[in-house]
Amino acid sequence: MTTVSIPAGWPATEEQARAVQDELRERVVLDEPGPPPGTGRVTGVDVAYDDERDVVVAAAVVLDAVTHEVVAEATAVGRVSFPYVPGLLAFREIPTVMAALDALPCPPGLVVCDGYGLAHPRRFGLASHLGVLTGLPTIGVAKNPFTFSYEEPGVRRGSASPLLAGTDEVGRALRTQDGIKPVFVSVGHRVDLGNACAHTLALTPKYRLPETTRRADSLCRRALRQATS
DNA sequence: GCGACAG
DNA sequence: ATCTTGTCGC
Repeated sequence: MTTVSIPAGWPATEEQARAVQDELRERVVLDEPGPPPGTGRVTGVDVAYDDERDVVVAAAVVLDAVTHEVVAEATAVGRVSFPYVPGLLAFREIPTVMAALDALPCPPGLVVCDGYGLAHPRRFGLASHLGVLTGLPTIGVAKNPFTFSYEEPGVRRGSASPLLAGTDEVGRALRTQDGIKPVFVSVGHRVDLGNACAHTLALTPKYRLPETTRRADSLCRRALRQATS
């Protein structure tokens, strides 16, 4: 497992972090469809924390988009680089997540993040930020609607409804299993919303959350226990 | 001013 | 995110 330190010039205050978001937001690419769903490779990234020891562990797991078999995986350990502030999550997770992605032996393909992309107070969530810094196509799949509103989608898997910031559709509430709480999909970088939802459905044949997220989540928890004990 | 608020 | 075992249900 590789170790990372907090990057030089990393924001130290909320004001600095918001300024970085406002600047990097200009570089997000929203007019590409992205890789075709159900083909190539998809990578899940996630992090686990030990706030007592100020440690964060990130995992990146590459899956075959068709079989969902694990093609490669990597982990990285770092220091917590920012407190948790709603809207500034990326500053807490990105350095370690990027180190895990760098440690992969193969290209990640589409990256699926735990959280938001466009669905963000300044339209620049974790998935957008990671996409801009890596150049990779990214999407965000979150478990909660954050501050946004939506109407309950149909009860069947595949049903969706707009995730709204006022009248702007910033993402979609997507039902990935019959009768189960939807997930909240938004675009990150170089993928359109229709494809982001199609990828999410392709990754949820059995469970509410994408296989990518599930695999990355269990790996980073395992790695945290190992790094901590 | 107060409360809500991805992980 | 994290604290946390068994248990109810398909």
